[in-house]
Amino acid sequence: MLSERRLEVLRAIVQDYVGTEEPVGSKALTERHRLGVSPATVRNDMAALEDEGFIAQPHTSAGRIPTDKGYRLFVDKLAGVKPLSSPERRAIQNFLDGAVDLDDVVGRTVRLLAQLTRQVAVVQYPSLTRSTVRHVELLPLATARVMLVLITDTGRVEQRMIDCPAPVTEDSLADLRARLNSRVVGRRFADVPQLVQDLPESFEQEDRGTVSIVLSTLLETLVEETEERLMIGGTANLTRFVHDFPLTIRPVLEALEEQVVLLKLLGEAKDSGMTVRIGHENAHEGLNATSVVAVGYGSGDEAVAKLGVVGPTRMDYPGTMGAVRAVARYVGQILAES
Amino acid sequence: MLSERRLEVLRAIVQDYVGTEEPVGSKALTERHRLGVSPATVRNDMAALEDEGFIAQPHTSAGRIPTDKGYRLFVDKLAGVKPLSSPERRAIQNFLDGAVDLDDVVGRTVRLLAQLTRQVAVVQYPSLTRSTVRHVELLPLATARVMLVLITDTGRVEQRMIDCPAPVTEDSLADLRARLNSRVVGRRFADVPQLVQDLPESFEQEDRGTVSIVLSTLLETLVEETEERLMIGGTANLTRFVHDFPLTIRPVLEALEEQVVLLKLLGEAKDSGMTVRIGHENAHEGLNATSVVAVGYGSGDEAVAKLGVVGPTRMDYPGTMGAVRAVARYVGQILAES
DNA sequence: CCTGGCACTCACACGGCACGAGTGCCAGAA
DNA sequence: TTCTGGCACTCGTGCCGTGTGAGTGCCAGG
Repeated sequence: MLSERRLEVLRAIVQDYVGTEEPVGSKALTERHRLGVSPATVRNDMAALEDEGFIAQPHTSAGRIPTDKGYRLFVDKLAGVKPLSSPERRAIQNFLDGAVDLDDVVGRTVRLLAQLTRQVAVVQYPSLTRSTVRHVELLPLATARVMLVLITDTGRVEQRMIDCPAPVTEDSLADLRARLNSRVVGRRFADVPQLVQDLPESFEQEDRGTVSIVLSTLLETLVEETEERLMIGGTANLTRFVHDFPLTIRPVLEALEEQVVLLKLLGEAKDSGMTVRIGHENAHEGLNATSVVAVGYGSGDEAVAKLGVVGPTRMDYPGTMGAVRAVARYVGQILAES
Repeated sequence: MLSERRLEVLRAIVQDYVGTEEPVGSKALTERHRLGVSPATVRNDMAALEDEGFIAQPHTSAGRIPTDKGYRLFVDKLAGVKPLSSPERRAIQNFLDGAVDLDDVVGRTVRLLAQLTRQVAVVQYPSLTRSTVRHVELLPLATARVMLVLITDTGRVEQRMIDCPAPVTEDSLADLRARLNSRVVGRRFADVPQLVQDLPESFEQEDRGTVSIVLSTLLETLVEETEERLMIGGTANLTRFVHDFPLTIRPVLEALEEQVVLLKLLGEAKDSGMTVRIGHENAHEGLNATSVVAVGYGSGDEAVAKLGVVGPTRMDYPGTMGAVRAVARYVGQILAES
């Protein structure tokens, strides 16, 4: 087990390295922190920390830098979550309050998070797996062409074109619309298939073709919409580290463009509480030099989606975690209000 | 006026520089191109081209690189548009044919363009300024709450919540919907305000409040939707030039995140035909080291939006222009079909 | 268990140097 | 008039040797 002082040394190393971006040596440590011991003692502690794998030297005769394992210990045991200042909190609230619709909320959130953390922000759209149907609309566009519009309780709207096998009358469409809505409005997506299963049978023979194609399109849309979307921002912040890892930046940009990768990344985060994945803890290779701080958010107590930031492993964890948590909270409030 | 051969020399310089990414000297030129003259002669030509400002030396005793002015001449007079190979054309068609809705079309287009040109792709959503109303739907959500859904002929759907001053019945709403649609369906956005101006008067006193708030929301939506949206992709391709201008990459990323900047950028492009803006021809400072190749696209002969790529001034103009033109054409076809 | 001292390592910055690609100019040939 | 070969010159780049300093590990003594 590591002694109290050694943990203190590790904390000091992490803090200094995050600040200066340079390997930190024993002398500098004793000067910048009141450790109460001499550089020689610190050296011994550092040697021990290195044996345990918490810190490493880039090369002999250089200072130490924390390893992924070191950051892990720092995050778990040594660092708290740094709360935002109240001007910052006010700024968040003001900025988010101006949003007019869901797209705008997500867009503003992503910009806000990128600006606060000076890193790349990722915000998942509120998930539809747990959401419910608010309304289904059927619009006749031509004699045998119908548009299906699905409106969810999270304010999202999706539309699909449908080519019907036979001409449909305005009346029969209104009939279908009414019956369909009476069954599915207020229900969860997952329950819809069951609820509409026997619907075609109650229609005249001639309309059944249309009814079933409408239903299958609806179910398809529900499934597709369960697949999540997300928005990212602040990629320009990556250039802050271009001198560090000019070559590492490419796989990160590539990973960020792959929605699938990002969704998996957020999906790996715990459903409740904040998740920090450091360096190689990330499954995706391109992100082995980055850390991901993610947290769920939602209008109620249930998380409907996740948001977070992606940055270099050498990041200000307490500050980043504070910003992520605060933003998640405010977004939840905004969603609850609308 | 520049002689034929000097133009040929400029063309050779541009081609070699684009290929090798290194300043090109007189000797290398005569070796790689059949100019039929000696290096000394080429040197004289180069001196003349430099006097005219078409090429420059990064420093004494180095080869020449084209200036913005040189690229401009190259694009205007020396370079054609390189048509794509037929496998490439097939690949484009196959890839775009799989799209399910407008978002998907734009998303696929952006990925396609980024991949073909290996640069950053920008695609504007089909504009609504010239588009027409396909349908307006009004859905009662609660006694005094209505959702307005606007469907355009480009397949776009927008929705707005409306809180009515008084409870509305299903019947009066259906009435409003019918009368509204009979006036605006098939009409251009710009004409809508006039067409609905006198609509409130024809309703009962008690419904007028609702009617006018619905109308004003509709008009508001039309205006908002006239403001364009866009999608970008392929930012990872920027890292291909990181050794060239590691510092220049940041303002580019920043500019790319500013939708406003990009929209202005595309807006500056001519409405018909392809536009190439080279280096300092771009108004935005951050893009002074990049060129923009943009072209309008649309379902008919009229351009409804623009798309293009952003890359370093040293780019393969004929190839890029070919790809941009081809993609625009196919997207136009896809839009016309749906 | 802590501390001061000491020898050792090694990245990095600096200066000198040779190399070579590339240029401009000029006199003579076509 | 235009092209060509020759020649001197420039200057960025890579290489090498050297000195410096930050940082380390180890050890003997408090």
